[in-house]
Amino acid sequence: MYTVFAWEAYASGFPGCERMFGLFSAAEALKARGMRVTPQRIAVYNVLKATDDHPSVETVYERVRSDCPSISLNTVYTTLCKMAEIGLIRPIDAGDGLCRYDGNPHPHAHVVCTSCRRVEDLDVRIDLDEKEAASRSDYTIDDVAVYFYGKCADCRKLSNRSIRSI
Amino acid sequence: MYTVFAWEAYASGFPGCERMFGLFSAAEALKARGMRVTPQRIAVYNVLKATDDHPSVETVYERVRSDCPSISLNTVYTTLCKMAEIGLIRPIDAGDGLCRYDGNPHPHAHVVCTSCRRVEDLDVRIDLDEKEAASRSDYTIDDVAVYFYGKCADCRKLSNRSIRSI
DNA sequence: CGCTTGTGGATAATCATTATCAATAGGGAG
DNA sequence: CTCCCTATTGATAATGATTATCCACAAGCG
Repeated sequence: MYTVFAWEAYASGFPGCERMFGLFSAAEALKARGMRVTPQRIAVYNVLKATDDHPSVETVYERVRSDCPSISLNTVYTTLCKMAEIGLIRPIDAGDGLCRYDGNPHPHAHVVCTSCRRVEDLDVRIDLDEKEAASRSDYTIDDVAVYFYGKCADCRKLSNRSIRSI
Repeated sequence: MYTVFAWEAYASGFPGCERMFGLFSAAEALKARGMRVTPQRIAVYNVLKATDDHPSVETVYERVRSDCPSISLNTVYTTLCKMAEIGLIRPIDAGDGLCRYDGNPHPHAHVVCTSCRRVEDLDVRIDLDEKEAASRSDYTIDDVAVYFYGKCADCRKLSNRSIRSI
């Protein structure tokens, strides 16, 4: 049973619990999978860990270049892809055709603004029974994603303003 | 409150209830939005309605050419995009970089095979409180999507076979 | 029937992502 | 500590899904 609720608050209230949730350090997780620990990978990982927005590959690339100016976009792509494969980070789809990532790999809901495509974590209780899902579908369930779609406060203000200005 | 459960079974057991669920005929929905009703649009819509898989744009294109041989891929793209905009159909992301669509626009869960990327409807109860989501996020919530990820029975068989054959 | 305007289709352009491949560097063996 | 093997990096090119352009056409109105 996945309970998608208050995870970030819970984790931040219990420093040191990362291991409980499978959040090993990046270096540790890479080594455990036989992958090399390189400065590029650490830098990419740090970019994701340092923010709670959900940057696209291109955005990660721009940010990581301050730490690692010679890194290539290709390396950012492959690094993010591999880290997502081993569960260190989580791929996010905001419906804008870009590949985004979340530094928090634990299942949790997201809310996507359908105007500006910003993505935020959503602290809402949702009970998802993966056993029921598996029994009804003949799939083995490994993961779940929940997306809410709507308008953020900023975009609501903008649309109100444009209506008024007519 | 969205309750994502047994919707297809419910709807199929009550023929004629489409209007209850906002499922007007394609022609009706297009007209209501001031969009023209063309043979191409009807043909594209019928392709989606005739299947319970979740075809990509390219797949819709291949199938619709039996009804409408001269249709262009561009028209399929724009038609699907506009129909999704007005809520006639639902865009689906299977994580393979393709744009897929579901002829059933009502919120319901999906399960995605991470090997072959097939997508199936999932008949599982999930209670999602969009009011709670809105109150916690300062977003107005219009829609929700739930994806389970795992392996389908066919891909499990294939991976077992390949392990045995080593 | 004729007019207006949204739409379709052919083509080209865009752009995110992936492939290629030689040079480089991680990290275990000795 | 050094060497060596091999995964990784980065420059470049290629791929391929999606989007833009633009003219001809036809839907829908009177």
